[in-house]
Amino acid sequence: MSRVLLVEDNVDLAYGLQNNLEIEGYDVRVAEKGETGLDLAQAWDPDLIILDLMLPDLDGYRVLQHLRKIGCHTPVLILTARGEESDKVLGFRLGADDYVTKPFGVMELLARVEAILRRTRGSAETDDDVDAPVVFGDVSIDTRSRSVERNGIDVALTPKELDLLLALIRRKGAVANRVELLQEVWGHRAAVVSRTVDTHISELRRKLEEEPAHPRHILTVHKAGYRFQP
Amino acid sequence: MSRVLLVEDNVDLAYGLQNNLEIEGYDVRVAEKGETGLDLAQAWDPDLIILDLMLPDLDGYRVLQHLRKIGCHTPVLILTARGEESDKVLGFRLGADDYVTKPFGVMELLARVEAILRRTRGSAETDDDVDAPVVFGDVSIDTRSRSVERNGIDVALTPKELDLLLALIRRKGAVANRVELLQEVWGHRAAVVSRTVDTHISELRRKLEEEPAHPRHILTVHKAGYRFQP
DNA sequence: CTCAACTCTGACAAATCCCTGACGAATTCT
DNA sequence: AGAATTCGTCAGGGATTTGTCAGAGTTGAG
Repeated sequence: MSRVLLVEDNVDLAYGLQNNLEIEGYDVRVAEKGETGLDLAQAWDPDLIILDLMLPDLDGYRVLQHLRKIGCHTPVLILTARGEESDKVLGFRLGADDYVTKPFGVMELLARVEAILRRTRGSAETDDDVDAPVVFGDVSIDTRSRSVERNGIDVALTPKELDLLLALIRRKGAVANRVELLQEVWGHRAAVVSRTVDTHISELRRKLEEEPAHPRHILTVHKAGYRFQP
Repeated sequence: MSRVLLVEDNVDLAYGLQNNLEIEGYDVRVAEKGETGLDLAQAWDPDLIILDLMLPDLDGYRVLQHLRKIGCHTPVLILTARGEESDKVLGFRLGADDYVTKPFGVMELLARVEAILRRTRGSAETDDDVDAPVVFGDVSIDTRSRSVERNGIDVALTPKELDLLLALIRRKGAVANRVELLQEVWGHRAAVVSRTVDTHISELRRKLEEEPAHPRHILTVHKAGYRFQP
């Protein structure tokens, strides 16, 4: 089980991410300050560090810089509100492995975390289940390349559509209500007001279901949400 | 056993919820004021806080805000009469984990409580019994997917029908009178006037009983209510 | 800059569900 | 048995929820 150190001062965000990472089977610890992050990075020896740039004490860059200076080469995924190119360049130059700007969807972050860890571990581990192509009906999904085929023919899903589909699949038949989906895919912390989720569901059905009006896999559960059926 | 702190000044409502939560196997304590709620949140360290927004002393938001400020990250489910969008957004922004507007059915609340706790604990706990499909006669119910089968064939229950059925099943043989059921499933706090409950019972029998006119599982107890028999 | 792809939103239509009130059947009471 | 209460069932208007669409706003590539 991979260890993930999350250095993030916004406790709500940290809490949510920790949950989601743990659901994915990671061992997670949270540091709310740069200092404790540095300590844990050395003491706990995580496989990946998710690092917020905005920290109360140390700037995230400082943390990263210091880590590298003391010879710690744990992969780092930077998390930030800024999205400017210069920031990214600086981050990568300091040895960050990936760079995610807020607001982001949890699914995206999870995918990136997985990608980094896979890259890092090389082929040391059995990734059978993680990367096994998801198959249902006449559809197969390659999560590695984020490509989807139907009857062997490529189907072009937009990023949000794929994320939504994967979020549904991740639940394996359980009902996912709209708020949960918004949180997971969109990273929102808001109640549902618009037809955003529905619209994307509709699009998924149009692209993947034989009879979009009578879906066999992407099902509506009235008053509750949506449900995926393999 | 999970601990649930209920911060609610309406004693009738609080009492009813406490009962229902305890039936579900939670350890429940009630605070009737925001102050005592705050105290208990720290002293008792519950796994979940159900927080009414309307409190005699402190506004519920204040309570939540204060909790977060002092570093308490216990998940919070907000309970309120208001249903405006801005309220919801504010609640989520302050770090609420879910938001239920009155009037609500107890069943819904219980489901949400369970969802939050499962999410929180990650997969650390054995959820075997919680999600075990309920089976009686030739009917089986999968609460996760909210789907019902009879002799292996899908039966389409409407949301209210399923909720009502689950409410009956939850009582395991005890009689449930119409007022209780109305409260639990519908969230009404009114005496019975119409045939609402009866209609849904009738429909359940039609869909699930072999001989709807001579039910074996969904039984009438004359002058008292209904009773479920496995 | 222009264009195309992607997202989101709000409006409307469609589907689904729910409640009500009426009436007859069943049960209980006297 | 007859009266009074309670229960079962039905149908359709009305309420709620979901599906779909067109268009505006954004983003990123060329």
